Amino acid sequence: MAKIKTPDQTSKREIIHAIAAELFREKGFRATSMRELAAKVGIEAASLYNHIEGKNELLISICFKVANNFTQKMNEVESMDSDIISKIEALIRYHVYENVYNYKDVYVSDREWRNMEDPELSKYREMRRSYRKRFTSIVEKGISRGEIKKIDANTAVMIFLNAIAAVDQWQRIVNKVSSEELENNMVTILIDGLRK
Amino acid sequence: MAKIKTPDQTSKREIIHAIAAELFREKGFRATSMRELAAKVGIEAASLYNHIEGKNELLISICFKVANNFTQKMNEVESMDSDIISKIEALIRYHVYENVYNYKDVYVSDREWRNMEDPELSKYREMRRSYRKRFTSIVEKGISRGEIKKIDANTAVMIFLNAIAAVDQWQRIVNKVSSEELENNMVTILIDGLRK
DNA sequence: TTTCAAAACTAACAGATGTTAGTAATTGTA
DNA sequence: TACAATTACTAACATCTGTTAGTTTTGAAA
Repeated sequence: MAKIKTPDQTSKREIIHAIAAELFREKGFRATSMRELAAKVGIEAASLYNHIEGKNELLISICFKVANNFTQKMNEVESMDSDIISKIEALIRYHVYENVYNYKDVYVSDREWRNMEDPELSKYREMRRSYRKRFTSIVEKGISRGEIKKIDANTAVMIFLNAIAAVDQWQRIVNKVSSEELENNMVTILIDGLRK
Repeated sequence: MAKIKTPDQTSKREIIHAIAAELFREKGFRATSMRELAAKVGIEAASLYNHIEGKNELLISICFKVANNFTQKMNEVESMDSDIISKIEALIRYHVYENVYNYKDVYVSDREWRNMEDPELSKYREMRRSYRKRFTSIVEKGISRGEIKKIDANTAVMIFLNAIAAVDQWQRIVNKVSSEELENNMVTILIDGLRK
C-alpha cells in the first residue's frame, strides 16, 4: 500500500481546521483567503483540497462543533437535580471555560456564522434559538420559584450570553487573572450584582 | 451656477451611508458589494463615486461616528458630580439608548471595525482602549470607595460592554418590552444581580 | 527495489470585486 | 433659453476569489 499517514497526533485535516479557526477569528471568514490559509499551513492553495471539501466546510465544521458542545451541556444542566441559581452558575462557568480553552472556535461560531448558507444556516439558527429558549425557561422557573428577581427573562439571558462572548478580551484578562478567578468574578457579578 | 442640491432633508451621501450601515450590519462589510449597495440606493455602482470616496470611507465614517459619541458621553459622565453607581447607571443607560435608536451604526462599529486599515484602525483601537480604561477607572474608584464589591474591574467592564452589545437581539426584545423597561432591566441585573 | 495511493505541485478557469475613464443626462440658475 | 455643475450611465480595468484539472513527488508496504 502506501502513505497510511503517520498521524503525529494530529492529521493535516485537523491542522487546517485549527489554522482556519485562527484566521477566521483574526480577520473574519470573508477576509480570509484560501491562499492565505494555505500559506500558513505551509502548502499551496490547491493542495488544501486534498484534505478538505472547501472553504464553507471549514466554517460549518467550526460552528456546529461549538453548537453541539453547548447543546450537550444544556442537556446535562437541565437534568441536574439542584436549585435554579446553581444551574445558571453551571452554565456561566461552562461558557467561561469554553471561551478560555476553546476561544478560537467559540469566537468564530459566535461572530461568523452568518456566512454559512442554507441548509446549515437555518439549522444553526434553530440551534441557537433553542439554546436561548431553554436558558430562558430556566430563568423563568427561577422567577416563579422566587429564587430570582422579577426581571425580564429574555433580557437576562441576552445579557448573560453576550457578557460571556467577549472572547478577544478574555485572553488579555486571563493572563492577569486565573481562569477560576475569572469564573468566580463572572458568577458574582452576574448573579449578585455589582452593588455592595 | 448650477445644481446647488436641494437637500430634501437628507443628501444622497447620507442616504448612501445609511444604506451601507444597513447592509454592513446584515451581511458584514466584506460580504457587501458596491454593486449591491448601489442597487439598493437605486443607481449604478460607478455613480456611488460621485458622492463618496470609496468603500473604506463608509466603514471609517460609521465607526468613528459611534466612537466619538461614546467618547463624548464618557466626558460628560466623568464630570458628573454624583456617586459611582449613578455614573455606571448613566453609562449603561446610554449604551442601551444608542443600541436601540442607533443600532445599525453601533452594530457595525462593534463587529466590523477590524476591516479598517491603518492609520484609522490604530486610531480606532486606541479610542476603544481608552474608553474601556476610563470605564474601568470608574469601577475601581467605586471599589475603593466601598460602593462596589471587590471584583476584578476589568472583568466587570468587559461584561458590561458586551452585555450591551447584543444589538441584533435587542430589536426583537424591544418589540416586546419598551425601551425604558429594557434600560431598567439592564440596570437592575447588572448592578443588583439576579438573586432575590 | 518496485508499487501505488496520498498529497504536493503548476496552471488555469470563471466569476466577483472595487474603482476609474469617458460620456450623456439632468437641473437649478443666469 | 443657454450655461455649467452635478450626477447618472456604460464600459472596462486589474486584481483577487474559490476551485478544478492534470501532473509530479513522496514514502510506507510489498
